[in-house]
Amino acid sequence: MDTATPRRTRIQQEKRELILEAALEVFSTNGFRGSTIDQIAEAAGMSKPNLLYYFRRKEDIHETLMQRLLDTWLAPLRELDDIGDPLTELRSYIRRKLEMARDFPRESRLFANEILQGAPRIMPMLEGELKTLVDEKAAVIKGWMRTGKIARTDPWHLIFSIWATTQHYADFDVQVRAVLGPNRGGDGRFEDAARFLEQLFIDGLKPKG
Amino acid sequence: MDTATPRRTRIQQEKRELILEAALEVFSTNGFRGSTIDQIAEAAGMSKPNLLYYFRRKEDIHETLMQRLLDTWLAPLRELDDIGDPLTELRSYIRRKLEMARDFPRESRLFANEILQGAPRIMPMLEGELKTLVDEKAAVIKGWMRTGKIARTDPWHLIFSIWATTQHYADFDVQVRAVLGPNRGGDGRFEDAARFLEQLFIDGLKPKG
DNA sequence: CTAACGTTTGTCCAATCGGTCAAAAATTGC
DNA sequence: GCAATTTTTGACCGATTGGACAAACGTTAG
Repeated sequence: MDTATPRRTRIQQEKRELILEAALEVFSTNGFRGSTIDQIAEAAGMSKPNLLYYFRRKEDIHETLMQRLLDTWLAPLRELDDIGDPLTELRSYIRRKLEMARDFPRESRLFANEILQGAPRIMPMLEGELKTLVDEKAAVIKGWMRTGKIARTDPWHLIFSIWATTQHYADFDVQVRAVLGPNRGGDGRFEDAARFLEQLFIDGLKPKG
Repeated sequence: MDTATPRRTRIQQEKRELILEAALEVFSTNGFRGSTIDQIAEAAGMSKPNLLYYFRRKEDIHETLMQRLLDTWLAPLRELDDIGDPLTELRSYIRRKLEMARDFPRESRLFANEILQGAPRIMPMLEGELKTLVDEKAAVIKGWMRTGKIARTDPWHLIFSIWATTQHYADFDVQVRAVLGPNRGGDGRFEDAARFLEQLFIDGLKPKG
């Protein structure tokens, strides 16, 4: 197998990074079909043919971006571990996911765009790698419930709701800011969200009586 | 003002409905820029010039669709009322929103697409009508908290989290189904979600000690 | 200096896009 | 039945798109 990418010169490394950064910006705000190679080239400060010298096709850029995204995107869930205290573990997971929504909103939107369109390019990964990971972590959570450490619920839907609530602050950012208005929609909105989500999930998941 | 639309013949009424239905299908799965007039025309079973006889520009279709969407989309929140029992009111709201995600997933995706792209066409409505409505309902919820009927939290973020969790089952449907697998990802997934969300929000919002 | 290699760009192309237009076809009013 | 009106369509247009290509430019090793 030659899945190892033979990247040659240092210039190529740098230029490819530059293109990927520009493409992330453009793709995440316009979607795949809504973005043009010219836009990406301009954002990267180079001509279109020059860009196509580093990535032969528009799809190649998107594919590279998506592969790279998925690794970092699932990292927080991978870290969810059986070792620590359940409520602490869940709290850290929620906080990490919310930090990602705050620090990497473009990645979140890129992912959301792909899923919205029916996930044509990453469907196998959803049914494979992602499902396996979620099933595994759902089992961990189920274990916590069995020992009475947290209240009983559906672990899968619990994970969905954590995804939904945290990513909402990246994907629906304009709506959140518009509704909160100039005062509460400022930089503090993520801390407010963190406080709220902690109360919702952690208090809500404490074992009953 | 002539905001009243002077629709003439019955044929025009029907054909416009046909086009809007087709456009909803196409727009919601491909986004605005990702959709072509030809696609919509074919889905509506007519030729492109014929479609353009009823809607002069592609944007007109999208605009009409969006206006119509916003009315029905906010209806559940408008129904949230000060009269009934707070927890019952919230439970109904969550259930209605989840039913909309189940019964009108295309509308949800159309809206999500618009917001993801930065809400270029409905920004005024977000800052105006929507913000006003949410502020109003947040005040209602705050009243419930003041009288100790439900636990104290941030009403705005509570509303966001209800939106996020319910719409997730429409917007991220492919991911939900992929992760749940063939067994649990079937028709029953909305009932499972309803049970989970009720527990999360209602139990979590019961007044403490 | 020069040959070899990596990089950049101007030019071009075929396909697709949103939209026009005039003329044909269907419908309607009388 | 006939004229007026509405509806439908084939042909077409300019703009934009993703991408190809060869020539030019830059860099480096000998």
